Amino acid sequence: MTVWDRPEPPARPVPLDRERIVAAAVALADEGGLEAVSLRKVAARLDAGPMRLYGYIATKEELFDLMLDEVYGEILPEEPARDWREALRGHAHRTRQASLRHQWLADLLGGRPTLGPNALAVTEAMLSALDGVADLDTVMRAVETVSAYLTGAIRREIASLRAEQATGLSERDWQRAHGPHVSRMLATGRFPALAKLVHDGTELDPETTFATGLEWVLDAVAAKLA
Amino acid sequence: MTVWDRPEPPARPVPLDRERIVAAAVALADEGGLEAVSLRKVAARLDAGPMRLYGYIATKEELFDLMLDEVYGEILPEEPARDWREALRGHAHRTRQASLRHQWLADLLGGRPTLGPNALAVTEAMLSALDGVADLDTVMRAVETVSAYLTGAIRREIASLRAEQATGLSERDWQRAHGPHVSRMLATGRFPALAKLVHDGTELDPETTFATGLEWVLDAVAAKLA
DNA sequence: CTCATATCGATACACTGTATTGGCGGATTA
DNA sequence: TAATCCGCCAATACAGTGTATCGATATGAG
Repeated sequence: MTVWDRPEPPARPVPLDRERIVAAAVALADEGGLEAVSLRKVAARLDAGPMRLYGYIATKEELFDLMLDEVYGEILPEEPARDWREALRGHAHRTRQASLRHQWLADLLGGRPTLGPNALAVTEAMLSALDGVADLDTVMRAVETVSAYLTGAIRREIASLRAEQATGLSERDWQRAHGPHVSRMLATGRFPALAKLVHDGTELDPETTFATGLEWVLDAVAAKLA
Repeated sequence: MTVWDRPEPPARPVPLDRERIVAAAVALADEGGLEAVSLRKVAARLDAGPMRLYGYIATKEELFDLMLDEVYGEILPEEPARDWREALRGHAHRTRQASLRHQWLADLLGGRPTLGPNALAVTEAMLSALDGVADLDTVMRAVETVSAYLTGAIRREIASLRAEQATGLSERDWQRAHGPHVSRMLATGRFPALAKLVHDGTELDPETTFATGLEWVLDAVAAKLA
């Protein structure tokens, strides 16, 4: 046995904490999606055994909660908004941007009540921007309605973005698998309105689609706040 | 060896087809959520080995797609709507009802582009109700905006419903685990608007919350279609 | 009746989240 | 200082997952 194949010493790893664990998990998810996050892989990134993590985390779901709240930190407004509308609009666009950076966010958004400190701070920012504009119930409805639109729109956008990426990697697989299926369906004549839309509809840019829908919803909110 | 412990003959199972497989999977998911759906358990319900399913299904994800489209069958309108507004409203409420019956639907809705026959038919119904009301782009935006609200609102409602159910089973676990955490957060004074809402806000009935937000969005759509 | 073929399902594999337990280090006490 | 004990950490273990592989079996042809 020479020095070369002598095993390295256990490499006494840096002491762990939640932040480092969450950061590793986020990095993993950014690279390979949520399903690439396994406790074993997270631990491996930190030169630790899998069970080590259970000193800081009770369950994998809790790790997901922490990841989500971590990203809510990126969504916090840097400065207070001028008015309620800009607050809601800003929140929406920041959330969308974060979801484009961390596509796995679409899988988590709205999936469970989020009570982390950053999520609370984000909600607080919206609520305070609406404070006094209307009664409490209306304010709450406004926030919830906008959030619902947000969540849904982002989810759909990420979903089709993924479909594109997947088919980009193996385009003709998709063409052969689903393309003809859908085309055949449309050709049956059972879906005339849909066929017309696919045939004549213009491809819409996702960002303006999102923004347009958002403004519609904001208009609706404005009408109710008045 | 007596007749009693003689193993039963292989029980030659009924021949499989996609419908039976999907039905078994849906039943499983209704009982225990999406995570209770494993190919082994689905196969067991049909007196088959796990690999038997691969003759009818390429992958587990495909099974989920089929389950989703199966439920879209419950969402199809029974008769054509009188006008576009009723079409969209009806679609929304039917989707919500289906999600209450099959809570796992919340995990799938909007998660991937849905191209099954029932989903296409549902979309067709909405589009045809809007046909001629405005130009194609606007119609598409209307459908997408309402769908986005739908998806998000249902997701949130099911999420909090699950939280309630989970805490119902072990109430003081939740009280001890998260209750004080949130209370402490609010007590820090860093979230005044949030605290006021929690303190003074009235508990809103989910159904009317959903309906109210929906009407807001429909109002917005109406304003743009005009 | 024999043989070829093709289909089906049992076995196998790599991987998951987590419970259990054995061993090791450091702190505490005689 | 020496010995003991306690607490923590991680290796092993387990039950389960989705799916690839491949051998047996059943079917059809000659």
